[in-house]
Amino acid sequence: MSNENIYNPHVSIDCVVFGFNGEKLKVLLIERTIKENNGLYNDKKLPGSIIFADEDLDTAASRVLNELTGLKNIYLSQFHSFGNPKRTENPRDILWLENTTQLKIGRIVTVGYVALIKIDRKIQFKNENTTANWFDLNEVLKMNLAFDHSEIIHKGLEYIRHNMDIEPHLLFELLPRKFTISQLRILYDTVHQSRSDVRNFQKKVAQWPYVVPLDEMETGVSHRAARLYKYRKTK
Amino acid sequence: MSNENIYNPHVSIDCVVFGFNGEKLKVLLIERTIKENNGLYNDKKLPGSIIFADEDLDTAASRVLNELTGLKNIYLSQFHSFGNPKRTENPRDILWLENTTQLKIGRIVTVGYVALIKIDRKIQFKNENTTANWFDLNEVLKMNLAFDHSEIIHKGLEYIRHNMDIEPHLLFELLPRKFTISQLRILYDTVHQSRSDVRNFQKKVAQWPYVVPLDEMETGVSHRAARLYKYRKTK
DNA sequence: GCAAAAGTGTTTCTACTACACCCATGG
DNA sequence: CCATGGGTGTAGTAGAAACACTTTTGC
Repeated sequence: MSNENIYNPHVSIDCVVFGFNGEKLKVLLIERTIKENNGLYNDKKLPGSIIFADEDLDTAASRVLNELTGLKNIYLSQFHSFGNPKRTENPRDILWLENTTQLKIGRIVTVGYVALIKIDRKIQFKNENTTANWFDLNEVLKMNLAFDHSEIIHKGLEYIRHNMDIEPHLLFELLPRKFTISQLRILYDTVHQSRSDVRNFQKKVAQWPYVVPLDEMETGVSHRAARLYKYRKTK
Repeated sequence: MSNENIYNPHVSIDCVVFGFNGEKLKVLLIERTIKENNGLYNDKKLPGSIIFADEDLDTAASRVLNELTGLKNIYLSQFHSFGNPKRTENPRDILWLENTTQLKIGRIVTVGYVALIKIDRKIQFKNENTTANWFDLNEVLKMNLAFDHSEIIHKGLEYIRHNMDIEPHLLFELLPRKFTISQLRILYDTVHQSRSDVRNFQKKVAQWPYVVPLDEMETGVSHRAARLYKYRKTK
């Protein structure tokens, strides 16, 4: 028996959604407005949700992303859980939770997921009263976010850096379907906090069998056009 | 206000405790006996506990290990959370939980931790009605354990393999305080599923500044005695 | 003296680094 | 014709892999 509409108010998931605009890493955040005695308070939070009573964690994370963006088949990976009892202790956060869920909320343990999205996929907000936007990762790391979401983003970033190091395939989740080597290199260097040599990087990529050249060039640039490449899965 | 004796029956932690006997990886499991209509049923489970209402996840994991072994300062690392609603669906598991906790249990999300213990540390079982034993990892992987504990061990193993790959310091959590290069190599190869060349391994270790030779040799072996080494932390 | 594991060097191969110039295109 | 980024090769270095024999000890 499935109780799809009954929430479990003890466990939530939060998604750190990364994008790449060709230059910098971006994070998707939700605008939050709280009515307080003396007016409105605005800040930002990660996309997330408490889980349904009968819902798996991975499913909850997919659901949140689908509700937010309309997209399916997004790369998603669980990376860490956060259970400090103080994480839901800020009165502003408690108020917001109880208003949003209409439930009496105690302590919540949250499970962190990282998602990777091609930023050029057109995102359709299904939910009218949610505003989400991409922010520069570097800006976000300085912001004061809801709950412990700053900490979650830090850990998520660490996780994804580490993982892309050993699994280069993940880079292509962030690049457009057709990309130039230079875009790939800038992303690679952003993630690895490195500055690769252009020639050495070309050589490296040349031996990645899953990066295949197309018979197509970049257009609309005021300099020599770069060749486009695509990613092809190899098992 | 701290409610140290109130359980939160929605979230638990489970510890995959690894040891190394000089030859094989071992896992610490708890014997479990369940009274059923037609007699007693015996199986094994991971050390774990539901968390206290006001307790951090890491703290709960330390508590469980301390209650079980009497040891403090054990290497502990969170690796994955398991929330499939079906994981607490087996009537045998539900019965055991409700008998053990005296609480009405619904669904439980569990947070998996890996712990590394020097197997020669003498373990003091504080709790009289708990029996814990070391089992060969390979045997354990074939056993039918309580809940989803087999899956948890698989993931924990994967995690620790991966982590020791990039952080060789962790190897020394499993070795005795004084060890031979050959013990180190066997552990290394067990973890990495490799077969290192003896000479190349000696060279590799020689450039690890944190492995320092002692003026002491192995005793009681019926062949040439090997030099003993110790691990020294480097920041 | 034999069984069993300890300990020791050299060569090869591979992967990564450093480094500078000509090319194509748009304006 | 100039500004902008695209694209290419070679030489050096450092780390990993392959490979066999002598040493020490207990029995």
